[in-house]
Amino acid sequence: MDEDKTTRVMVRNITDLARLAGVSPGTVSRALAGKSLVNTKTREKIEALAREHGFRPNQMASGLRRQKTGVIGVVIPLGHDSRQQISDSFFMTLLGHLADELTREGYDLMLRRVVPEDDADWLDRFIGSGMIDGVIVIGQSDQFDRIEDVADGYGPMVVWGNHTEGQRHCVVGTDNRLGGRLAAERLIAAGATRLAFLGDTTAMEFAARFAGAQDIAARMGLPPIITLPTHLSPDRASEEIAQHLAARASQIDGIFAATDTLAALCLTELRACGIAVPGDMKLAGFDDLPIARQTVPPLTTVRQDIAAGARGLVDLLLRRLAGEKTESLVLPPQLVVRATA
Amino acid sequence: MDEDKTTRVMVRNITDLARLAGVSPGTVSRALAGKSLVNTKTREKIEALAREHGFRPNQMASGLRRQKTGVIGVVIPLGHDSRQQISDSFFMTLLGHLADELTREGYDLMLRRVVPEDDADWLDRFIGSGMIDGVIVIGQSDQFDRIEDVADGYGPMVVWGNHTEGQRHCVVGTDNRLGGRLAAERLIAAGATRLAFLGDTTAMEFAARFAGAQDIAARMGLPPIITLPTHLSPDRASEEIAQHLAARASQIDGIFAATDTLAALCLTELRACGIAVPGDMKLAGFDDLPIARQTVPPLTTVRQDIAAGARGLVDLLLRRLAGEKTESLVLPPQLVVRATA
DNA sequence: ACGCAATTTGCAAACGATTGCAAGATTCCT
DNA sequence: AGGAATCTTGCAATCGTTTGCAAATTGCGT
Repeated sequence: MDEDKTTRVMVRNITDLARLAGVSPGTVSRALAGKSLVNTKTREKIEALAREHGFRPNQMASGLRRQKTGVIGVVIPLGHDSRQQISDSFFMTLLGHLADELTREGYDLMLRRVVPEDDADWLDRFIGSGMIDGVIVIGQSDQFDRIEDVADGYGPMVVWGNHTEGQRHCVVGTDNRLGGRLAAERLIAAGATRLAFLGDTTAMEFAARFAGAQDIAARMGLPPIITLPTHLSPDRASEEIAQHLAARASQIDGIFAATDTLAALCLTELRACGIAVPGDMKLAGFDDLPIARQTVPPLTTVRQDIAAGARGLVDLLLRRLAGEKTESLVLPPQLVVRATA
Repeated sequence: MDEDKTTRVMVRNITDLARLAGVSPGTVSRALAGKSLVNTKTREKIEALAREHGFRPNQMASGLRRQKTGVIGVVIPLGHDSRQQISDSFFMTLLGHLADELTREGYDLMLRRVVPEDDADWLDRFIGSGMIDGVIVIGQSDQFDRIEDVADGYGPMVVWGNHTEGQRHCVVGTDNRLGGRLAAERLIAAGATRLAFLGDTTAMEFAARFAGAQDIAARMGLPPIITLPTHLSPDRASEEIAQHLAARASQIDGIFAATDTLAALCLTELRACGIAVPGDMKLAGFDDLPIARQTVPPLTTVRQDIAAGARGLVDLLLRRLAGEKTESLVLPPQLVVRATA
């Protein structure tokens, strides 16, 4: 009955709880925040009451007063190639790791997908919303310039993407160019001499991978690598790959795919065309997603360390939140030789 | 110069802007909110100033005052099998679609992964934070009871998962039991008579799929389906599958995998054992993820309509936010016959 | 020119938590 | 016991926006 009476009272805010505990709101606030200024006994009493009534301080109010929200924004700009990009395995895995890392550091994660062409100031909007303490941008897409602009006036931002000499925003990413070199070297070592790059080279990361491969082709005195542009969504890509193969398969004996996902699709199409891998055609991918182990034959690829990437992003962001000025972080790719090259 | 002078002023809040515009904060608020109560000319002037200074009202403050945040929480409870579940293709694809749908409805998405066993009141914490207007729970994991408890006192919650007769929380999900029936029927039609279920049946969805398959086996007078429990993370699963096959392969001629991901791994292991699919062993998966088309041979599976699921989740949640009491939504699965059964 | 209705605006009190400052209560030392 | 030093607490302002109410302005008809 006594419990009944107390439980019946609705505790909506710190003031209600203060009344119950017979103290002032300020004391409750301090107690719940675990500050040392409050007497152990009162603190315990307050904590007990809070638990009993399932009360938790309102984060919005707290955020407003403290001018920090405990939330990090994660934004994925979708290029022209909007669709599917977010369900792309790579980004999703990265997102998963980010969620882990941020949680571990006590932050929440607010996810936003944006289509920059429909919404020019997507980045300022997010930052200016007052809802987030900092922002992680996943993928530069074709928004390099806008990101640069914002970086000048806003500190707590870190971007996953490609590092370009002299850029002003803090970026974390794999050394794509080096990765491209590794892939090309492997294809050539496996016997290929006429290479093609499968993927859309207008995306910065992909362009760098292509450039790396081209470095090697040139150094080896091989003919320039031809490009076979595709979209990223599986349905369109399959079709486009089939067309590319129909038109070009006879002119090449090695394919460097921008992504494992593309490589896997390509493998399927090659099989459909009756082209043997690695016999008639060498193939290399990029990312080392789980699927790379499961294709038949398993895929030779270039690994990106996604977990390290996520850790880097969060670590740099926290340092920037603390006011530090941080350099970009470029991670080394690693060649993983399996059976396709 | 005149522009210089104005641009130099930092506009941090609605009051600053009001001063610039020569009106009161209230008017600025109304103007920016697009209310009809404010004169068209003043509104335009205010909007112009806001644009010029890149000012946006603080969402925290607005949320506090209006008692709604415009944010929907999406929480993924990770079972004992913590790892990897979030990068599971299925959940990630669902998450992508959710992000789309919520954005379209003008909501932001706050993502939280939780490990219920480390943190008993994960759900109340999220709800009580004051940061979200409603919550979508992705997967019941082993938290059915806790979710039921919460559902009694909190309206705006919708859960992705399995529907159980008489449950009190609003759920959206595929009819797993029916899906299980479809898969078993197909395996049997393809010639299998001694079936196994690959996956952890303590997860509710999986248990229902298993039960469905068992329905059919019983009806057909076949021996009971044996279960081959596994974890979900690819590394552990591979190993476990290999062990299962070593021990049991000779006793069975058909496998119903709880997930396409597991089916694909299983296919790889079968190949390693030299067991022909579908010759010596029929195989069916569940989900119809992109990978199902890319395995060799391509996978027979049961499709879940993920996009429809996401739409359902958001639609029901919005209705509940509006105060409606909604029923659960059970989506029909669809058999997709490819080459493994 | 006057009165009444319809528009626009301003005022000030919320929303719920935090925190500098000062007052009140304890402790401790002599 | 007296007084200084240390702990605890309460007070009240503050974060930035929204909104009910009332005041001020405008428009309109006569």
